[in-house]
Amino acid sequence: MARSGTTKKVTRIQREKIEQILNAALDVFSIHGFRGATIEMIASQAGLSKPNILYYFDSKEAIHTELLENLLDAWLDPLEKLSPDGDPVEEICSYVHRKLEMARDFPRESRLFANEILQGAPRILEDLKGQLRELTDTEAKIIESWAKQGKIRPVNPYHLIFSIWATTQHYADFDVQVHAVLADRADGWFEQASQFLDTMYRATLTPDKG
Amino acid sequence: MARSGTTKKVTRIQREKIEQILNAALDVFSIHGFRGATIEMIASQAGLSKPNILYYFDSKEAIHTELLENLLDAWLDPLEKLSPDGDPVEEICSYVHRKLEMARDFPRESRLFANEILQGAPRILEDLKGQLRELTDTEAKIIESWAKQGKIRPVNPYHLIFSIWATTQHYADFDVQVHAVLADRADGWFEQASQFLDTMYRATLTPDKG
DNA sequence: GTCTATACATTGATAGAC
DNA sequence: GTCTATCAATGTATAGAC
Repeated sequence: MARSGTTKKVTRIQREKIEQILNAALDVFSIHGFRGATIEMIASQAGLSKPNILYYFDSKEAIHTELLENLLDAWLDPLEKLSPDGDPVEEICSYVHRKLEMARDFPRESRLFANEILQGAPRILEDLKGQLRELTDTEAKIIESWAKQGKIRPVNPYHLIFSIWATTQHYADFDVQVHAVLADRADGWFEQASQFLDTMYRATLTPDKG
Repeated sequence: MARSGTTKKVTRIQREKIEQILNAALDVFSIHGFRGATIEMIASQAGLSKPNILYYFDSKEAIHTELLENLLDAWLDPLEKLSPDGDPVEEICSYVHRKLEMARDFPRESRLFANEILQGAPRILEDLKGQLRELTDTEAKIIESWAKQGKIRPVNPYHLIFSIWATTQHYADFDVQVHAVLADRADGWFEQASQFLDTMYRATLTPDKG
C-alpha cells in the first residue's frame, strides 16, 4: 500500500528510502522540469525500479509536490531573518550573502523553484500570493522605515528585494551560462560575485555623509 | 514535401504560415518548455491541424531550434551597442534600460532562453561558449578600461554584466512572482524597476568626487 | 496544401508473482 | 517490499485521400 494521506507508522528504513527517492527526484526535476522528467529517470538515479518508486509515492506529481512544499519554507527563511534592530546596510548585505550561499549550496532547489515559476507556478501560485506576499510586505516595511530614518538611501523596497533574488539566484539558475562566459576564470566565481554584490549594495544603500 | 534543409522557393503565403506557426510555438514553448509543449498545443494556438504543422516543419525539435537560432542575435544586440566613446555611466545605464525594455516587450523570448539555460542549454551550449563568451569578453574589456581611467568605480566587469542580465530578465522570467508579490501595485512595475535599477547602477558606478 | 486515420514510441500507473 | 509484465493514455510522426 502506497503511503497516501493516511500515513501510519513509517520505519527508519522507509524514511531512508523516501529520502533517497526525493533526492534523486530533485536531481531530475531541477534539470528537466516536471514534464521533462520521467519516473524512469528518477528510478535510475535512485537505483530503484520504476514500480518501486510508485510503491512509496502515489504518483509522479506527488513526488514533485512534496519537493516543492519542503522547499518553500527553507527558501524564504533568509528573508525572514532581516532584523529591524541591526545596522541596515549590514543586515541587507548579510541577506545578500546568505542568498548567494544558498545559490551555491542548493542550486537544485533554486532551479526547481525557477522551473516552477517560469511555467506560471501552477502548483504554488497560491503560496506566492499568500505566504510570500505577506512576508515580502513585512520586510519591505522594515526597509522603508530604515529609509525614512535616513539609515539607508531611499529606494523602492520591493524592487530592491527583487534585485537581490535575481542577482543571487542567477548563479544557480544560469549556472551553465555563467560558466560558459567565465570559462577558465570560473573557479573563483563565488568570491568574485560575493565581493561585487557587496560593493553594489553598499554603494546603493549607504547614505551620503553629512 | 516538408521544407527541410533544401529550401527552394518559398511563397509569401508559405512565409506567413511559417511565421504564424513560429509565433504560436513561441507562446507554447516559452510557457511549457520543450518537453512540456506538444505539437497539438502549437497547432491549436496557431489555428491549424497537427499534421499541417508537420508539413511546414520536419519535427517538433526543428521548430524549437529555429526559434532559438532566431533568438540569439536579437538577444545579444543591446550588449553589442556599448560604445567605448560615450559617457561610461550613461552607456551602462542605457544598456540596463534597453534590457529592461526587452524584458517588457519580449517576455516570451526571455522565458524561452531561460528555459533552455535552466535545462543545461543542450541546444545552445556551443553558442554560449563561442559567440556569447567572445562578446562578453569584448564588452568586459571596455568596462575594465573605463575603470582604469577612473571614469567608473572599479568593479568586476563580468559580474556587473551578470547582475544586469539577472535584474532585467527577472521581470520577464519571474513575472508571475513579481505580480504575486506586488499585487495591486503591479501596474507601474516597469517605471518603478527602471528607476530603481537606474539609481542602483549609478550609485555603483559613479566615481567618488574629488 | 490540408485533412482523417493510423502507426509507433514513450511513459504513468497497475496487476500479480515471489 | 520488490520485481516482471502489461495496460492505457499520450504524443510524435507518417500514409494516403481529397
